[in-house]
Amino acid sequence: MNTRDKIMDVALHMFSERGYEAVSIRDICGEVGIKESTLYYHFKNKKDILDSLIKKFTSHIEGLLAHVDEISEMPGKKGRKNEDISLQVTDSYMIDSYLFDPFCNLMLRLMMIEQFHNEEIRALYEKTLFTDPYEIQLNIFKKLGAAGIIPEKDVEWIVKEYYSYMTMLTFKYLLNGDLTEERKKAYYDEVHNLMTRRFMA
Amino acid sequence: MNTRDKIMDVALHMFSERGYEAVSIRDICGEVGIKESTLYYHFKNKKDILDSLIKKFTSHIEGLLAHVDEISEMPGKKGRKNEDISLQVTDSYMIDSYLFDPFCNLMLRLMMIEQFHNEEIRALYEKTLFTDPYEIQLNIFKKLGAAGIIPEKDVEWIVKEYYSYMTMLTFKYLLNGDLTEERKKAYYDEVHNLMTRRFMA
Amino acid sequence: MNTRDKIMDVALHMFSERGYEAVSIRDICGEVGIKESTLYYHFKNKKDILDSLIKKFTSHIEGLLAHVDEISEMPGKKGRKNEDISLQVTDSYMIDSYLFDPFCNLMLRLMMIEQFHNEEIRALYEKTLFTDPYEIQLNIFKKLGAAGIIPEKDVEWIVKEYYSYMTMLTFKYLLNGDLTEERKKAYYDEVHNLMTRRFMA
Amino acid sequence: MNTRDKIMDVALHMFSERGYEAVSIRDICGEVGIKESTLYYHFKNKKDILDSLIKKFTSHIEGLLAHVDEISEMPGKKGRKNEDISLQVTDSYMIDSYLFDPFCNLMLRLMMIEQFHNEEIRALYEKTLFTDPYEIQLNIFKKLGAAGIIPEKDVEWIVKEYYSYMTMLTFKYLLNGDLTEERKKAYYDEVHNLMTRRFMA
DNA sequence: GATGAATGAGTGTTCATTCAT
DNA sequence: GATGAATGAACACTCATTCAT
Repeated sequence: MNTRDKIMDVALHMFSERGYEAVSIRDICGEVGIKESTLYYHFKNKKDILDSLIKKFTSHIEGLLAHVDEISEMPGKKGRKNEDISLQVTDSYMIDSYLFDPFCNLMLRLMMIEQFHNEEIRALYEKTLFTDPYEIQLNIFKKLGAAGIIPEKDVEWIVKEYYSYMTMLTFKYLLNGDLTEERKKAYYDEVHNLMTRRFMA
Repeated sequence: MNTRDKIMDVALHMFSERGYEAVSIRDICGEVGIKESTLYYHFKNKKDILDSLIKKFTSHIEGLLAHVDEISEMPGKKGRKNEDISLQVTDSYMIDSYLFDPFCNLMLRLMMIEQFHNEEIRALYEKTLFTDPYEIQLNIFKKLGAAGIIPEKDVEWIVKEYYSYMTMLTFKYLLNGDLTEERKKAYYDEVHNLMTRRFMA
Repeated sequence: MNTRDKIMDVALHMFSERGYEAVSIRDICGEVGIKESTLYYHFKNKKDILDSLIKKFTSHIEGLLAHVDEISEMPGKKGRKNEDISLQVTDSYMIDSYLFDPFCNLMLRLMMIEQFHNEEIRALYEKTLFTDPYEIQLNIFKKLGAAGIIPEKDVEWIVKEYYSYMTMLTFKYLLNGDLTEERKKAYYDEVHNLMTRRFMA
Repeated sequence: MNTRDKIMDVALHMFSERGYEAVSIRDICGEVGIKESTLYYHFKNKKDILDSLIKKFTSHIEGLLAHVDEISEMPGKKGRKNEDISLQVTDSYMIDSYLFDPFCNLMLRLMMIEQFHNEEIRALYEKTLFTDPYEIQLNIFKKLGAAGIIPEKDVEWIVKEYYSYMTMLTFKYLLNGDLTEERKKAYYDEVHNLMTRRFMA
């Protein structure tokens, strides 16, 4: 990893734990192993580090959203089970590449901290944690409804229920304390639990 | 309001917006209208302000929990409708005196920010936002189950569903940006929506 | 002298020698014998020191101008010699209380340095070194003309000659290198020289 | 213009406006359009830029002085008017090639700023603004005296008067704020004014 | 000729805190 | 109860300079 990337990595870890303002340039440089003046060769100022992180995150998210669109547009193979699609998408999108992804998870924490006094971050926070996930899940369940796998009239509430549960779990297990393997497992178990009850029953 | 209370009030507003570390003694004193040296007559140091806020909050919460216990122990009057109890409790506990209460709401925001690097606060955060609410709701629905108002076997999932929904709404509307009247109304409407579907159908 | 005045005094000496930007807060504090943080109790920032110096200077100058007005309005006593008035005024105003005054002399040097990139200072510089002195001397010589001591038609050029000479001497002896006793004497001798030739011949 | 000359040009403009210390290598390189490290290919260090400027200036001045000597040694043609010589010399030396010359004018400003804390520069400043001009003019007027064009006994005071006037005008119009066309014209008009009165009357 | 990457020392300024009054 | 004056440590950031490429 080059110096610039190392700085961003260390900064994100620190920002997401203590907040942007509470982390000093000295803290970051000490951990990276460079002098403070060197950091200013790579970044215009402290804010520039944060901005670069946000830019990287939005690019990352755009990539994920594009990928999700792609998957969900694929014609379902015959005989596919209903939970198949949703699980697949949820797995790949929500969990592996997003909530469990170290970079994304830390960015969500950072946004959780900074959203209260930074409207730009707040908008991104609302989009990535509330708006986008709901949209994605609504799309999936609408298709399941159209395919006759679930009753069309139930779609609205099934989505709400599913979405609420996933959101609650995210805050409870993935955006609370360190992202330990225990918490990841607890999260995963509860998701599995929900799936089983909903679609296996 | 006396000076000490004014300091705590101003400090809470600032801490909950920008985080404990990012707020300076100068900031607080400037807003309160006293000199920095004066603050040290009322508080031992900066940390002491935060500690006092947490102490005040835990006392407040203890009072609420005691009150909730009291209400739920009350023998339900004959002829009462099922949703009556839950709505009443939810209203008084979750909403008016807790989530909508300015002091509590700001404390939750502060805890949301500080939990990532302060284990004591994290524990309190988990307790007040996840553990306690679940316990309370579980108690209520268990009683409804025992009373035959809802099927006992459904209690577990009804609680989970209800609790998830309330938790999601809390993060989406009450712990996101400023606590405006619009957001309070949006929250209330969605709660009402859920109630209607669940218990009126 | 209190701390604030000491800071201003030291700052002026340094600013007038090396220029505002080239003098550091550390330099000033080292000389005054205080910590840098203490300086910020007395001044908002570095610029505030400069502004305070300028304010003090303009007040000082206003006082001098008022005093000069007062003197020159006084009805000349009978039998007074022509050079009497001008010498007296020149002495008291231009020399003792202004050009030779340590504070004013250092301020002129500071203004000489800063005028090239600070329009506010440039205007003050032009006023105090060129405009005001000319006005004052014009007034004096007009009175001498009106009193028939010098030919009225010569007033314009006598003023110009006198004023040019004084201005040149100021830059040559008083705003060049250290203000040593030698340079003060050289200045004084040349002024005396001019007076003698002009009015004694 | 090659890079080295560009650096010197930019540096002079900046030094003469804000002073040597207040201008950074970054400032200069930014304006020239090179990286800071590149500057060190052309100059040993920051001081070296200043030294090179001073060297260039002293060479320039030596050339001018030699030229002035040459002109004034030329036997005056019969029938020449007295003001002819002085005007010609003043024009070519003092004005076009010196005071109005962009390089020289900026150097004078730089010297005006730096003289207070740099004895080498102070000596050069005194020489070029006070000593040399006086010598030159004294030579000219001496010749006019010897030629019987002006009374020999008046030479001393005519020189003093003329020299004072020119010096005052230089500081008032040419070393005060930007060297605009307005100020150049004002300077020129006043010089013409003096000439007319002195030698045309 | 020019640059990318680095650095130690220094810049102005803010920090939480103390203490005599 | 409150303040004026002070402080050492830390803050984000800029300085002139070096050196391998």
